[in-house]
Amino acid sequence: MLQERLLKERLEFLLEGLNPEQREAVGTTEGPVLVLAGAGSGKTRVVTVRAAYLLSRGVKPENLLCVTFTNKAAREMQERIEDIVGKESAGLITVGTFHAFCLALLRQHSKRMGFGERFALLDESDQQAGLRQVLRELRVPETTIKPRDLAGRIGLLKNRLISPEAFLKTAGDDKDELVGRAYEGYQKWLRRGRALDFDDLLIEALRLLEEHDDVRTEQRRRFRYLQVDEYQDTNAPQYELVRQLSGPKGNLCAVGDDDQSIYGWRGADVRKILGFQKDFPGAAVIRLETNYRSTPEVLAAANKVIANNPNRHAKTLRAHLPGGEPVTAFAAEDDVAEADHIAKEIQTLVGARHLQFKDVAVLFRTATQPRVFESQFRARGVPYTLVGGMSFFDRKEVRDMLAYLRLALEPKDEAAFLRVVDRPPRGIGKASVDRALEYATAEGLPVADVLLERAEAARVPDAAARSARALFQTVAEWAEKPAGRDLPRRIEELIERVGYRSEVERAYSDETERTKRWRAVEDLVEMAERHAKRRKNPSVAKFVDEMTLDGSNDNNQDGQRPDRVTLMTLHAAKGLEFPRVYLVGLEEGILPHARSAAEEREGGNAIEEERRLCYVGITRAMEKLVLSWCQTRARGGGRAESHISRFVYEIKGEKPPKGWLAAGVSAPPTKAAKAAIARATRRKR
DNA sequence: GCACGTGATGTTTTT
DNA sequence: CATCACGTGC
Repeated sequence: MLQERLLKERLEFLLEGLNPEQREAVGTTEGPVLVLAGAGSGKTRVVTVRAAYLLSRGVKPENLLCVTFTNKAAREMQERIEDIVGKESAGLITVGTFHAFCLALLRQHSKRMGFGERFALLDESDQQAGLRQVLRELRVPETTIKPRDLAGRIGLLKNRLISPEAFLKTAGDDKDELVGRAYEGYQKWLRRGRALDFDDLLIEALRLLEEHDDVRTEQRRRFRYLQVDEYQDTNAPQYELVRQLSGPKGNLCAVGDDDQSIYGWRGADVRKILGFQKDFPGAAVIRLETNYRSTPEVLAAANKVIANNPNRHAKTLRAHLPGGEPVTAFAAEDDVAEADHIAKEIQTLVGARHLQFKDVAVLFRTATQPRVFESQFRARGVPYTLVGGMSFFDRKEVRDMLAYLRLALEPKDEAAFLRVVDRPPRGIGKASVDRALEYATAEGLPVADVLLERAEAARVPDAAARSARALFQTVAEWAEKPAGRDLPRRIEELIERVGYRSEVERAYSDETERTKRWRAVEDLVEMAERHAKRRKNPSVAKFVDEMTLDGSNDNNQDGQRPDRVTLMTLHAAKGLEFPRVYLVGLEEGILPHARSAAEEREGGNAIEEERRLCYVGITRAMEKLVLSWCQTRARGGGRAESHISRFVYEIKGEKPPKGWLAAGVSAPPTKAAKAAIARATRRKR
C-alpha cells in the first residue's frame, strides 16, 4: 500500500517534468500508438515513464513486453524502469531484444518445431564457415562470389522473408541463381547441424506463432501491452512478429524516428514506420519535436539536411536550449591534415580547460577512416577509444572455447565441430574431415553421426575416426554432470581435458603473444564466473546463448567513462551524444558513400539513407559541431581528388555546381590501374 | 600441419 | 597502404 502510494507520488513528479506531447505519449495506453520521437526529444524517458505509468494503472508487470534492438538498450531500459518502480516489479517485465525474445520462445518449443532437444545458435563466423562448405559442395570457387557477400545477400533475403524457392523462381541472372542455390544449400546445412542463425530466430519464431494457435493465444494473453523501441529499424520478420503478438486491436506502442533509419542495408524497412497508420488503423500519432540536446545552430543544420528527403513523416525539431556557437567547417588539404588539425584543436581546447577529451567524438562513415586519426592522435598525445573493431567476442580463442561448449551441448553442431577439430591437432586431417563431410552431405546426416557410426562407409581412416570418437566422448562425458554454480571451474576443466591450454602454448612461440591469447581464455572464464553469480539457474546452455546473442557484454559497465576522445562510425553513434562533435570526411564518395550514389543513379533511393546517416551524425552534437572534408585523399596506394559532399551544400542552402556530383564520385580505380600501381610500387622497391 | 610469401581487395554490422 | 585469405614448400 505504502509502496503503491510512493510509486504514485514519484510518477506524479515525473509526469510533471514532461512536456505536453511527452505526457500524451505516456498517457495513451490503449490501442495502437506511434510515437515519432525526433533526435534528442527525450524518447527513453517517455518509454520508461510510460512503462511505470502502466503499472501504476494496475497493469501487471508480467503483462508488459518491451522490445529493443540492442542488448545495451534493453539493459538500460530495465535499469531505468527499476529506478522508478523498484527491482521487484521491474524484474517481472519482459525486456529484451527481438532475438532474445524469439530464442527463449523457440527453446521452449524446440521439439515441436522439429529442432530436437537443443538447437545450436550460430554467429557470423560459423555462418561463413557453413557458406564456404556449401560453395564447395556446389563446386563453385570462392572467387565467383565471396562468402561475405553471399552471407549478406542471404541475410537480406531472410530479412525480407523470401525463401530459397521463391527467390530461385524470380532469379534473373546466373548470379541470382547461384545465390539461390547457395541459400538453399545453406539452409539444409543449418538443419543438418541442428542449427539456426540469427535471422532464423525471427523467422522460426514467427512460424511458431503463425502455425500454432495455442502458442499465439498464450503469448497474446500474456503480453497485453507491447512497446517496441527503434521502430524505424524494424524488418519484415520483426514487423510480422509485432503483428502476431499484438493482434488486430492490441495495445501496441511503437517508438521511433524515420529520419534515423540507417539499417536499410540490413533489411530494416523504413516503410514500416511510414505506413504505421495504414497497418494499424485508428492509431494515434504523437510527435515529439522538442529537442533537449542540441543548440539551435546544430538543429538548423540537421533540419536543413533532412528536409531534402522526400519520403518522411513531416516534422521539425525545435531547440529547447538557447543559442550557442555556430557550426563551423573546414577544408583540409588531405586526410592527414584533417586528422592533425582536429588533434591539435582538441589538444588546445583541453589544455585551456575548455573541455575534457571525453566530451569529444569524431564521427566518420567508413571503417578505413579512423586509421589516420589514430596515428595523428597518438603522435600528438590525444587519448582516444576506437569504438567497434575487434571485439572481445571476435577473438579466436573465445570462439574456440565457445565452440567446445557448444559441441558438448550438441555433438551434431557441425559448425562447432569443424571449428575445434584441429585445435589442438589430434590426427584428424583435412582429408578425413572432407570424406566425412561429403558422406554427411550426400546422406543428409549430421557429421557427428557419420564419424560415430558410419566412419567406414564414409571411408574415413580408422585412426582418424577413433580420434574423432574420443573427442566426442570427452566432451560428452564432461557434459554429463550439470555445471550449475561451478560453471567457471567446469569450463577450466574442459579447457584442460581437450588440451586447449597446451594448444595455446604450442601455437604461439612469442611470449607476449602467448600471454595475450591465454588472457582471452581467462577472460571467458571470468565471464562465466559473472554469469554464474548473476543468473538464478546458471548453466552451460544459458551461458552459451548469452555469449552468442550478446557478445559485447564484456564491457565494463562499472565506473565512468575514461577521459578519451571517442572515434566511431556514424552507425555506432546512434543514440549517443557529445558536447563537441567532429563530422569528418564530408566528401562525395564517402558521405554519401560511392556505392549508395551508384545505386541512386540506377534508380534506387540509397542517398536518402546516406542523408539520414548525416542527420544522425549532426544531431549527436550538443554544443558544437565541426564539419570537415579533404581536398585530396590517400586512396589505394595513390591519392585522389575529393569533392565536397552535397550535404555540405544542403546545410549551406546552396546548390552544388553543375556536374559536381557526377564528377565527385570518383570511380573506384579499375583493375588495370590498380595493377599498374602495384607494378610501379614494386619497381620502386 | 605449419611458416611464410603472394595476390586480391577495400561501407555501414543492432543480433 | 594494410590486411587477410590462400597456396607453396618444408
